[in-house]
Amino acid sequence: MQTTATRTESRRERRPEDRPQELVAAALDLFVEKGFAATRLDDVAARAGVSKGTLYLYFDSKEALFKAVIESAVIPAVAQGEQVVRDFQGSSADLLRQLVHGWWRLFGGTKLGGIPKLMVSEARNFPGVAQFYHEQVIQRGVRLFAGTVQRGIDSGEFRPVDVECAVGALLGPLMMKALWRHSFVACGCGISEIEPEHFLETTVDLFLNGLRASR
Amino acid sequence: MQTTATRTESRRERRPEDRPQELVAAALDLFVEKGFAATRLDDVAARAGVSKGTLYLYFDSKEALFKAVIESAVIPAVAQGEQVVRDFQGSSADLLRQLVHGWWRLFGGTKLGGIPKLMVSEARNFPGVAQFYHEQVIQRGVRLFAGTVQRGIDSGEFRPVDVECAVGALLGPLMMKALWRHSFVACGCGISEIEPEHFLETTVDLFLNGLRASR
Amino acid sequence: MQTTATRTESRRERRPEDRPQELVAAALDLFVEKGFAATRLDDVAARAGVSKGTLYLYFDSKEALFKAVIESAVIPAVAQGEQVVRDFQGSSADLLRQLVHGWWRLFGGTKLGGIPKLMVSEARNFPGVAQFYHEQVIQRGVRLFAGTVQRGIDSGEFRPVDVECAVGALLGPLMMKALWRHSFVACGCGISEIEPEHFLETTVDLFLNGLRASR
Amino acid sequence: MQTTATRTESRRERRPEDRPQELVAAALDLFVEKGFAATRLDDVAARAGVSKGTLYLYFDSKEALFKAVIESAVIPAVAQGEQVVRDFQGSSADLLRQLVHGWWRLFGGTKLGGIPKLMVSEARNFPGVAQFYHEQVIQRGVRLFAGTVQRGIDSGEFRPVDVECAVGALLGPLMMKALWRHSFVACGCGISEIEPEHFLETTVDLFLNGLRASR
DNA sequence: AATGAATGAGCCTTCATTCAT
DNA sequence: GATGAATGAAGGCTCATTCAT
Repeated sequence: MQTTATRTESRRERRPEDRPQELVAAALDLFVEKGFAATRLDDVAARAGVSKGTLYLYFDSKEALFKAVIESAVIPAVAQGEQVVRDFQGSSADLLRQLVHGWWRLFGGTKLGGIPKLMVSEARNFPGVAQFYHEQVIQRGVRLFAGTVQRGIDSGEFRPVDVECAVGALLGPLMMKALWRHSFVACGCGISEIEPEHFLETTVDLFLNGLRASR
Repeated sequence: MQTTATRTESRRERRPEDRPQELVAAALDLFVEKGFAATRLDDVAARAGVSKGTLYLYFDSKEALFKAVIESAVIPAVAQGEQVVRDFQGSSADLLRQLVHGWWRLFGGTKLGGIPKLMVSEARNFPGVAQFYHEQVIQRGVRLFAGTVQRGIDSGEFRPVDVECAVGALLGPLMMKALWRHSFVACGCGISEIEPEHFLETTVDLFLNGLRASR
Repeated sequence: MQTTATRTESRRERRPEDRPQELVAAALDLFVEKGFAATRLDDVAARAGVSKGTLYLYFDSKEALFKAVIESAVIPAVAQGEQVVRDFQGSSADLLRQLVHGWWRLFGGTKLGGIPKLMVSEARNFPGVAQFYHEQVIQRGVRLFAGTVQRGIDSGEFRPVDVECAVGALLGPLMMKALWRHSFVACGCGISEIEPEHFLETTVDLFLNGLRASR
Repeated sequence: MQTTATRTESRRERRPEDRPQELVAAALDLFVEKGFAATRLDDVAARAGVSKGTLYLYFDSKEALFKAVIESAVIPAVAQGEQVVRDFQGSSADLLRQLVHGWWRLFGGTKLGGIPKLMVSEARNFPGVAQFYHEQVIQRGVRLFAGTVQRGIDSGEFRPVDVECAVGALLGPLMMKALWRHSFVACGCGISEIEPEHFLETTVDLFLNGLRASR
């Protein structure tokens, strides 16, 4: 309906072949907004512009839909990050900057940015999905940043620190920024939200400054 | 704490008038574990050792119980932090360290540490409670840290930075640590969790190093 | 509390010996207002100024209270009517008038006037009580009027009619008047209710005129 | 009536789109029998041959079902009465007779005759519905009879009386007859019920005799 | 006698899931 | 493939009833 505007004048009413994606997109919105349990499949179907029964043509159950939401949204993003790292030539500091801003541009700042909130909220209810997400997204993401930090240490660009902790210290603010947008900001609190790019920039600066080989 | 051991040591007799607190404690556990919508009041009652109807002697509705959980758990913690700041004499860096570790000891590391996860998950479903939490906890907490950073800048101990961003960069990792414990860690992922005190120590170090007046 | 004002200066706080009557009075009010099923015993107890538990000192169950309400309120009224008939000396028309107005003064126009509505509403749920009421109130009441009509026919004062039907034709309006007051009038409809005494007077007139030996 | 025998004679196939009417009919039966509060929606659904959830496809709540019961059953009846009056040519007495017997045939003597009992019982619990019923049924019904009586007075057929009171005196017995059938008669009391047509005939006779311009 | 906290069965209502069309 | 009516299990909440004090 309000989707991709490829309607031309032909009466191809709606391409049925990307029904699943439309459903997943609708489900993502609602799961992020209300949580898994409080989201009704009627609403998901309505938002995707289909009937409730249609949903079951593509997904076996509400839980299967949940898995699809998490899995579909997330795999390309990490891969892209890994590509960036592979291709990058330059200082580790610049790579970190690029990763942070890229993350925001491609993930945190888009509607996919709701996924971390969703996973944090539902991890304990869906350990299997959490396992998947942890392995395919979190660990791979952490490895990206950890590798970069380690590279900087090895090259003498950064002073030696506990890499895992350092990555936590950098990713924490990023994640919270995404979580915040989909919780307090979205509900009308935190009106005076800090502008994201500015916040990320300052955070990375602070982080890099903290890492700089002292003296 | 101060009421449990009374009435001889036998605990067969019905514990009397702190029912509300027991119910709130049980509800906190389950809300954090499953989320608001997925928590059954039967389970809350069972965990508190009472029947379902008893719950309604003390709380008008599931939502009222939710509010009580948030409100009751949180007010003393912030006040205590403010007390620490008022009484503190020493460097801003030391005060920040003390705030961070105090936060973990009194809040993040206890079962109260589940509240941030709960609030992030449910903020959009309970804007009123989110409002309350934002004003009474987040803003006051941020003010605590912001005041301390500002103090350090004014005294020349820290270099000038955007204070709000800096506070976000410090609190982000703390919050994520708490969130993580009650999501991925609690569901069996992230087994190799970083030891909290070590993580906090490293994070603060990094942060303070980043703030240090350069040169 | 707001009851009979015999408190003198002695600290006889409330005479407990007429607790049952207070409870029955409170129950009558609420049963008439809301019906049996929709009346809560908490409300009955509260209106009587006692706790809910106290109610069970006097009545075994909600149903027992219902029976007590019906039985207690009704026995004296019929007896009084029978007394009037026994003592009366005069025309049958005058006796009918007197019965009608007496009924209104002692029953229909008082709070007892709610009982017919209550019995009509609940007869099918409480066949035993309905049986009792039918025998002890309705049949005896009908007999009172029927005897009087018959007496008038026998004496030539009235023309011969089907006595049972005639009694129905006279009592119908009376009962409806009572029912109405406790249904539509009580809920704000039927604001322009006809003044009762006037209505009864006109009804009896019409009835007696209808009975008058034609010619 | 006109829809049951369709779809061949097999009734195994699910009857389709007059579900609402079937539900309303079932609800009328049970509301009249037990009262609103004591009627379980499970029973309503079972009597209509559907599951509990189905009920909520057609009615938002138990209260909405109640409103539908009252409103649906009642509108045609009054209209029909008004039609009779408009078309009638003859004496006012005959018109009254016709109205009374028509009322019984089309309303009081059918299952719709339970509605007055239901409304009397529940008026105070549903003031909005009572308002509606009062305006759309009672007032219009009263107007029908009042107009007829007035017509008789104007033409000299009846003696002058307070018209409103007279109407009350005539409708009272009719209403009570209907109420009675659905309360005491239905519960096994009042076994020796007077035959309705005979009772109505006698009542109208008495009434008309009472109205007759004396001498 | 009186209380009121506690209980648990029961009812209204919701919603994931199914299935005939 | 698509629909939407139908289902029934489950959960929030109420309230008659009990019982320790």
